[in-house]
Parts: sequence; C-alpha cells; structure tokens
Amino acid sequence: MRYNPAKIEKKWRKKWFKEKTYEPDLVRAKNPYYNLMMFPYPSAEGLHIGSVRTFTGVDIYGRFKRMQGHDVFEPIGLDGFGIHSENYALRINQHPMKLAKVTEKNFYRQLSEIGNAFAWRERLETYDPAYYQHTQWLFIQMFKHNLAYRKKAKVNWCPSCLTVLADEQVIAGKCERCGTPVVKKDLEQWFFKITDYAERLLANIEKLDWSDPIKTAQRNWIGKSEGAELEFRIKNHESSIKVFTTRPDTLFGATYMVLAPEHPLLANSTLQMANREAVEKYIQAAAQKSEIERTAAGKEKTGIEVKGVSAVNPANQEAIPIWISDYVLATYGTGAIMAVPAHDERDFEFAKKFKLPILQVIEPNSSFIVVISRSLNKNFYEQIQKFAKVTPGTGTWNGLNLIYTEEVGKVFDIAEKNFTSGPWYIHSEGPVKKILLHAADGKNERFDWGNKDEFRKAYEFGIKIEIKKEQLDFSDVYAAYIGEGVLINSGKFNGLKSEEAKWAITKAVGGEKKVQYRLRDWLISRQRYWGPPIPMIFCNDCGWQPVPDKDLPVKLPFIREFRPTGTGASPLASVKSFHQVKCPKCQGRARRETDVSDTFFDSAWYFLRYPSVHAKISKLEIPWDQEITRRWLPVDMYIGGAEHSVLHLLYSRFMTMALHDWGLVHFEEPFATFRAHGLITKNGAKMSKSKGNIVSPDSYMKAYGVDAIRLYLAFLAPLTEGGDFRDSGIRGITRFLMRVWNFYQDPKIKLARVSDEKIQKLVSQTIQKVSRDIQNLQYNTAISALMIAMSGFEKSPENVSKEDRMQFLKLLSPLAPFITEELWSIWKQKGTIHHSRWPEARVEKASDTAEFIIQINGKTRAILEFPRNISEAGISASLAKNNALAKFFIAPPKKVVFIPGRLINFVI
RNA sequence: GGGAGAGUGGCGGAAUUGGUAUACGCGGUUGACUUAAAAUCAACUGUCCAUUUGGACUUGAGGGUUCGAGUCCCUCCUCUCCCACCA
Repeated sequence: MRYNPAKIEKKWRKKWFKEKTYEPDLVRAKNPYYNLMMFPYPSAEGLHIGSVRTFTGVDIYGRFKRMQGHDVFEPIGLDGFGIHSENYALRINQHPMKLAKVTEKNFYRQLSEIGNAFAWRERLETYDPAYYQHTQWLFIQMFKHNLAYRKKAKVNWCPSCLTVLADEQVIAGKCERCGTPVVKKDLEQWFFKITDYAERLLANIEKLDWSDPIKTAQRNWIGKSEGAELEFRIKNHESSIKVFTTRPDTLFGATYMVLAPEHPLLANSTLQMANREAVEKYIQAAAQKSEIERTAAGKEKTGIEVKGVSAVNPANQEAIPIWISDYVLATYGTGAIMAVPAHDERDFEFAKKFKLPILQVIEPNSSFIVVISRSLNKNFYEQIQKFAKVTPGTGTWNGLNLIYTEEVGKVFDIAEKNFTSGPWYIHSEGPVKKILLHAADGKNERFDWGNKDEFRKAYEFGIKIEIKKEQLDFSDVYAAYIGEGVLINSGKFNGLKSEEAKWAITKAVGGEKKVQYRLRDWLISRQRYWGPPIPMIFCNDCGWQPVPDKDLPVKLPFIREFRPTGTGASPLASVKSFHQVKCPKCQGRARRETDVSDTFFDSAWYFLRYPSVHAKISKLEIPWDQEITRRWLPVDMYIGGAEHSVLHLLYSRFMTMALHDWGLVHFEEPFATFRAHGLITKNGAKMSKSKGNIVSPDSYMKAYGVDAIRLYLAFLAPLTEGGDFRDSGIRGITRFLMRVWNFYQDPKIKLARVSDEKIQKLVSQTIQKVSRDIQNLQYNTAISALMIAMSGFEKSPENVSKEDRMQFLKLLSPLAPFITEELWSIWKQKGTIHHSRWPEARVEKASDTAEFIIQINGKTRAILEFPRNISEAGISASLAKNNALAKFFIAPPKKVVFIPGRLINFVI
C-alpha cells in the first residue's frame, strides 16, 4: 500500500474525535496531568508555522506523558478579545464581533489539523459571554477585596491606537503594537493593586521550576530595592518633600533636591516661587514630551531651579536649592530625590551641567579585602607571589597584605578576615573584573566587580570590600557605592562605615526604613470597544457599585461605531442604552462604566476555567468547580513564548495568589513548570504580516502530511531554541517516514520471536534516549535516535521481533501520531497506540567487557574492548603487545591515568 | 548604559556535562537502476600533507588550569534577545 498521509490523517482525526480519545475523565481521572500551552490570540491570518511548532511541540510532550500512564488534559481556546484583534478588525475594516466568528472557525480548523490531542470539548473563547461573565465576576471580587481601585493618573497614551497602555506595553517609550511614541495623558482609571503582592511574587520565584532567564526577568521587573524615606522641610513653608533613597548614609552630601515635573508640591500656590512662570513652562513642556523623548538613552539632562524656595537638609540644617528635572520619575519612589552628586552618576552629571556643589561624604577605606579559596593550589600561590614581587615595597607577603593588579593599576590590601576558617586570598591575575569565590561546599560563585547587586551578595556572604581612594576614579559609581567606605564631612557620623551609617542617619533625622519596588499597579481600564465591559456602576449618591451577580454578564453590545473615539472615552460612552442604568443600591439614576478591561485580565485566569468548562456552576458562583480544580491544578507543564515572561506570567501569578488568599483555590502558584519555546523566524525576522514573511502551515501540511511537518519542526532544534525557517530539510523527514511505512508493510512477514542481541541492544538504547530526550523537550535528538534505530532494523528486518517493532512505533507515536496509529492497526494491535504503555528499556546485563578509550598524551589512539574490571597493569601489559600501539611504548610512560572501565591515558 | 544568552563543517544542528569533536538530517560528489529525468539504493563528503598503512591541524581570537578542554578560568572580538534615567 502506498503511504497516503492525507487519507490516514483524515481517518484517524475523525475516529479520535468521535471516540473522545483525548478527553480525560475530568471528574475521576486517577493520574491527572495538566499539559498547557499559552492559548493563541487569533488573527485572521491564521496560524503561522511558528505557532504550529509550539503547539505540536507541547503536544509531543503531552502524548509522551499520556503513554507514561497519566490522564493528560490538553485544552485549547482563543484569547480573542483585545487590541490585537481589534486593530486587525480596524485595518481590514470589519466589525470585530463579526470577524471573531470568522477567525474562530479558521483557527479551530487549523488547530484540528495539526494532530494535537486537544480536549476539544473544553475549549473556550475569552470573548464568549459565557466566559467573560466570570471575568467580570472576578473583577467584582477584586473590587470587593480592595484590590481594584480608581486613580486619576498620568497614563501612557498611544496617539495612534488612541488608547491607554500599561507600562508593560510601552517598549522604550513606544507603543508595543504600532511603535508610535507614547505620550502622557491624565485619565481616571481602574487599577489592580499588584504591588500589594510584590514581595510574595518576588519571594515565590525561588520555588518555581521555570527557566532561569524568565525568573530573572520577573525579579528585575518587580525590582526590589531597600532604602529609607527621608523628609526634607521647606524653608519658611509648612510643607515638606519626602524622598526615597538607598543611600541615606550620603545624606550630608545632598547638596540639592530634584522634583519630577509632576510632583504635587509644584502645584501648591502658596509656595513663593520667584520664577513660577518659567517653572510652569518647564512642567508643561515636560508633559508634552513623549516618553521616548524623556527617556532617550544618553540624552542630556534638562532642568530648572525653583527660585525663592529652598529645602533644608535634615542632617545639617543647611538650606539647599530645589530643582525640577524630568530625569526624576514621578511614578517611582516619591517623585522626588535628594541629589548626592558625589555618589550618584546621574546627579553628578546634572550637578556638573548646572554648576551645583558636589560634596564628597564617603571616603573609601584604605584596606581592600577580598576573597577567596580555601583550596589554595600551588598555582594560586605562584600567581600571588608573582604579583607581590612585581610591586616591591608595597607590603609584606607573608602576612598577605598587598597585591598588584593591572586594571586599577594599583595596590590592594589582602588581609585575612574573620572567616571561620581560612585563609582566604585574592584570586586574580590581571584586571580584577570578576571575583571567584570558593564557597565552603566546594561550589564556585562568581561576583561581578561592576555589579552592585553581586557585590551586595558578596557583602552578605561576609566579605568586606573596601576601596582605596586613589585606586578608583570617583566616577566609578558602583565600586564607590558598594565599597564599604567611611563617612567624612558628615558631622558626628564621621568615621562610621557606610552600612552602619545608613541606619544611624536615617534614625537621627526621623526617617524610616523602606522597601521600594519598581513594579507598579496594573492598569486595567481600556478605552476601547473589544473587551469585557468593566462591571461597575457609578452613582452620585452611592459611589462605585459592582454590578450584582445576577445581572452578569454585562454584555458587550453590538454597536456600529466601535472605533476608538480619540477623546479618551470608550466607544461605549456614546451608547446611552448601555450606560444609563439604575444604581444597584438606591435604584437612582446611575452611569455604567464604559471602559473595558485589559486582555491580560482575560488570560490571567483562563487555565482555571478549562477543566471546569462543563462543570455545573451557576454564574453566581466561583467560576470553577472546587473538586475538579483540586484534581487538576496547578498546571503541570506550561509552555509559551518568552515574550510573556513578565506580563502574562506575572499577572497570572498575582491573580492566583489573590484567589488563594480568598480561599478560592488551594495553591499560590499557577504553573509548576514553565518552559519558554524558541522563536521561529523567517529570513531572520519575526514572522509578521507587515513584514510579509508569514509562512502558512496549510500548504506544507497538504503537500507533505501533518506527521512530516510535526517531525520536521521538531527536528529543527530543541523546542526551547528558535531558528530560521527553511524548508530545505523536509525531504530527510519524508524519506524517513517512507522508510518507516515500507518497513511495516507486511504484517504477515515471518519474524524471529525474539530479536537478536544486536537489535535488542539497539531497541533498548533507543528507548532510553528517546525517553530522556522527550522529557527534556529535545525532540531533535529523539528523532535522530529513531532514525538510527530504523537504519539498524533495515539491515536485518527478519531479526526484528514483532514486539520490538511495536516498541519502535510507540516511541515514534508522540511525534508522528497518524502514521504510527495506522501501522499499529495494520499490525492488528488492540486499541489506540496513543493509550498504549510507553516502553521501558530492558535492564541490560552489565556486560563483562567494556570499551576502553586508549589515549597517548591525551590523544585518543584506539578504542579497545577489555574485561570491565581489568586493572591498570593488565591493560598496560596487553597494550604493549599491540602492534599498532607498540611504537608508543619504547620507553616506559612517565605517568598513567587510569579510569577503571573507561579510559587509560599514557603520558610519554 | 544594565541584564540574559550564543559563537562547532557549505547549512540546521549532535557531543551521557572534563574523556573518540562534527551524531542525525539537508546540501554536494561518484556510482547502480533508467532511453532520459525524478524517485530510490550504495559509497564518499571538516581542512592540509602523504595518498598505502598513515600523519598534522581543527569548535570566534588569544592565553591559562588539567594526563586530557567545544565543555572550566582570564582577556578580547562578534552576534541575538530582554530591559532601559527605578534614586
């Protein structure tokens, strides 16, 4: 029979669907495994080849888990609400609500073709009222738990999309979607208080089985820093300015202050400004500047002094000038800083430009103490001695005092410190940029010289790093910052070490210790049409009231004029029948909120909904069944794009944590394991319609079959790596599939009952390799192993037992589900291959012999078989007789390195 | 400017984590089959000498540690991604 992928794919797809092959029993499953991929936002262009790779990649893993005995749940849905879809509708001049129906159909068609083991019954769409009634319910819960609040704030406004953007959607000052520079606009908005959870979101990261870059990205996004909040009085005025600083020890060096242009004090009319007009002009100019202009890299700082007003440095009661500059962010800390130009690069730059006084208050200490190594080897000593010698007169060696390094070109003190046991020495030759720390447990830790966090870590580890004044330019901020300097010009605090002084000074001036996060509250409101209406009603008498549960969902009405108005109001604001409502409390006249919520809110909880899509839940209740949720969640394996490493993943964690605190879910973290897949590019660029480089999977699937495409995409590279799409290698895969097909064509062939030893070994190795590789998402090498196995089979087909043939099919089945299912049935096996048990590698008898790598001077000269337990003497004697190697043994070797059972190396 | 990561044949990529570098596949060369082509099958395919049996050199560049380095350390170069005035 000829291999006809189209025919067999159609047949099995239908059968699997009919027999619910991939629908686990959500209520009773014994061994649940929630295998999830990030659900796509559907564009009418359809799936591109990159998403097919991700989806099938996730599916391969799920099928593998199923055969290992798990009840795998692999749901699919569409993240169809939001700017993505709406912008697309705008572009092609169609109504998003109508368009959604079209894209939905197209997407589900494509998704059904790629051979994934989706649980089709549980699909969901975020724009379906049956779904977003729960989204709205959750909003109300957020409100009731004081996690949703309104705030008038400067928001990021995209003049092109005519909407407000979250900070996360502003990329280097530009709109994430259209690249237009973002401006600031004042609007009253709904926010979620994610900052309440900053500390837990940060702390929990440690516990997650996520790839490290993603964890780092989340840590940086949360951006914790510890410092103090200090208050500066304003001279001859009742108000004061609060600042946040991580360096309260430098307070005496604060020679001026800088306020953000948006700082509320500047609007205070009782302030006696001598140059109010000029100040207001500056503020206005700053407001009009786009984010990108204000934050452009290397941009020269601008600013204006507030004349006639001064602040009082609480440390020494000296009057210091107040400046305004847009390098100070209104949204971080208190929107004001104390400027210490001697110890901060930006302040320094500013002070130089405007000729402001610079006062040094930290004197780097004279002894430089580092690090390292209790396992001193002799080279270490030699190096240290070498350096010590080249700088005669710089100190004693025996007491380990001075050492020379090139970078700073100066001398460092090395002294023994109070470590529990030592000695600890500097480990460096040449420039000291990185410092190697040998910890007690034998692990090495590296500390980056230029990185203040790393240095803090070193500091906490108990290593004091102090820097001589003449050793560094004062502009080397990080070094100076970290250097445990000693205070000077600081009155009674002189002589105190930085770290002690921080809190002593804070206390003395009545400041308080404070932790500051970079993370800001999550802006939920969108002045757009295509999203779930925010279920809130404003009544003049009763204030903001949630829509009563019984009135959910607040349906998004079909309106003709869905385009953004550009006025800052949602298109829904012009629909009277929508927003004219009664107050749920007093029944008086009230106005419904006309903004919709952010798409990221839809996707922050969808994984909770999937297993409960068909559970019996009234809309007044929690949107998921407690029993089912307990069984299936948290998600076991989550795979998605690295571009969501902060936004979606952080929001989902936040939501889950809040729900946990309200007792609605039993876990804090939604995704036990997360892996980011690689990005498939085309001609080096991300696939996008605008670049015209979208590769559609349809024609490929038609031409080669789905199995071939799945294999090919898996074969490109490990799933976690990306790559450029080329179809040149696809022939290798079709050849392989053809060989597999042909090999299994005759089920009546006479076969050995048991494979010969060689085949047995091959099968066993392949099982091991494929199992390990699929577990690690390295499908490329799994396929390679299967190809090797097939080549081995083809050399002696009659020696491959039926059992081993079936083992091979099973190994291939997650990757190529159709062809294997067909061959499985041709060979009259019971049921579906996809519910068969994953093969276990035969436990091989440890053979008595082993292959030894024979090296001469570290170079491999031969690989020979010897008894596994042969001794060094035994192997040497035997090798001396070996003709090919005899020439190396004219003289006895200087040294022999012998690793039993594995390797012998003769140094001659 | 900060953070994360990567440099291996003509190409995609392997290398049980310090022990045969270039698995597997693409592409290429030659041959078989064919009137011919495609498909298929077989052999070869990192570079340079010797071309027989070998030998030398090769993982961005340079240095180091080691009996032994693609893998660990240092310096430099190049590229990709993320973040970006966060006090």
